[in-house]
Amino acid sequence: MRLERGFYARDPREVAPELLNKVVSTRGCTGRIVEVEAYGGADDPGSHGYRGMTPRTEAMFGPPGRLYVYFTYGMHWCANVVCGQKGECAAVLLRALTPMEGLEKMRSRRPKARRDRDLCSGPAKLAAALGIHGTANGADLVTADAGIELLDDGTAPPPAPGRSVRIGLSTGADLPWRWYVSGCPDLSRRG
DNA sequence: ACCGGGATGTTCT
DNA sequence: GAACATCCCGGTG
Repeated sequence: MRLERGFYARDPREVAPELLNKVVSTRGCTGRIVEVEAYGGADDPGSHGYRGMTPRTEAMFGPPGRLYVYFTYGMHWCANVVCGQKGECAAVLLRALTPMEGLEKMRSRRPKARRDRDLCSGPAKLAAALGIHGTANGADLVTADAGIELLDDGTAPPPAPGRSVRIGLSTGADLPWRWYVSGCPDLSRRG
């Protein structure tokens, strides 16, 4: 069943580990979430919203349960799940999925992926594989107004997820706000 | 396996 | 002008 608004309206560090093993679905393509990172709050210099709201980061300030999609390195889109209360800056970056359905479509969107485990093993990879780009910024996951939704298929989050610092940051690099399914072969890196 | 560098353009200083 | 929540390719061991 689809996740409700209240699931998202909490601290991203609480929501992030609970997103593990949930399912992302976009028009025929689905994948299980196996790696996430939490961002936001007044104490997080690694967050895009750390210095206040800008046109780019507006979606990250709520309402919760929507997507924050940003463009980076001149060519990649990455997708976040917005958390917390409206007016707060809080989100969880989706970093890796285990592909489940729609593999043919994912392969056609990511022709350079050698193996199926490479289709969604990174934040920009999974956004590409699922066909998520800038037009999905602000899309509501609760009403699925853009055909993108988050589902609980009955699989519980791992009781003891792996945890580490976040990947690719220069500021806020010491905060251990990355969670992942230990031993999963579909992670953005071994863990 | 690991490492280094190039691609590519938006955002903010 | 620099930084960037990344990815891919080609080198070497």
